[in-house]
Amino acid sequence: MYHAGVIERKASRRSEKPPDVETFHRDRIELARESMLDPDDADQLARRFKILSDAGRLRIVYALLEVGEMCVGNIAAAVGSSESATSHQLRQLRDGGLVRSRKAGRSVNYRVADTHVRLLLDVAIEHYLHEHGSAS
Amino acid sequence: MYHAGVIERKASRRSEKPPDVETFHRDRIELARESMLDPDDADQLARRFKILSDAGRLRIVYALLEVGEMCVGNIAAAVGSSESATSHQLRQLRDGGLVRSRKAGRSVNYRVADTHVRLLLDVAIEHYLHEHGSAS
DNA sequence: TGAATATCTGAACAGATGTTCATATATTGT
DNA sequence: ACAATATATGAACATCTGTTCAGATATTCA
Repeated sequence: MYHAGVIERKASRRSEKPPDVETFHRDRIELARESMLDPDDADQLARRFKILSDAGRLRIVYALLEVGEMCVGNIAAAVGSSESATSHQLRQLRDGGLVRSRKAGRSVNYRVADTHVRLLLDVAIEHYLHEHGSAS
Repeated sequence: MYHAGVIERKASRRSEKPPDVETFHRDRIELARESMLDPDDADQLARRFKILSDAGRLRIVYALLEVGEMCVGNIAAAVGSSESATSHQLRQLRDGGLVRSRKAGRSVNYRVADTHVRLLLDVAIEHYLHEHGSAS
């Protein structure tokens, strides 16, 4: 299961003790485990990212970032999708806390929830751009 | 299709011209469309977020951020998953440019690709924390 | 109240996703 | 070359996702 990694640390000279290599690997695994994101937090965080993992929803968020506030019909027209599909996606965005809604007459206006959303997208785009030019 | 939004701008008094309201909405939609993320870029960006939208992969990335570099077996042990599943997930992370690999003997060591990844996760966590306490 | 408008909702369907299992490939030591 | 180790791969499977479609709810206007 455990095997040699980057550091080629040799086992101790005394043959009675278990080899240091294994201890070393156990230690790294322990270190990783201690600071590990616990499953619940990992799920919560993953859920946030999942909401942004759809091109249609990203386009909705971008449209809202630009215009500020729009009703469902306009958002649908702007991104070029059906009003029903747009409504479904807006619900996910709202449940995920990425956008907020406000009723105005018979329409419902949506806006981006806070500045963290724009920041998150900016960082993601920057990472994406920097990836284009460096090789593994 | 287009309907009244936040601003309750009334139509012009002259009945021969089309109402301003519709023009207004057409303008917002145009504005949103012009700055719109084009479908290809939206797909690329969505793909990045999709890679981070799984709790298991997030835990892998966190383990690597802490330890720096680990081989597949150790990563699997740290996150508590099978080596096969971990290998599958590492491939996605690598294809997405989030981690890089380096062969060392018969094992393969993985590390986080660049500092943008940590930044992205930090921003996401901050957003997640700030969401806990504000209502819609 | 009735018609028109705007949005929401749920079921159903096709397509994508993550895991498991068996097996393949590659590397090291004997 | 052979056995052991470390990782990668592909098929199969169950589960999740996003869209469409039909219909429900809510609001405005006449």
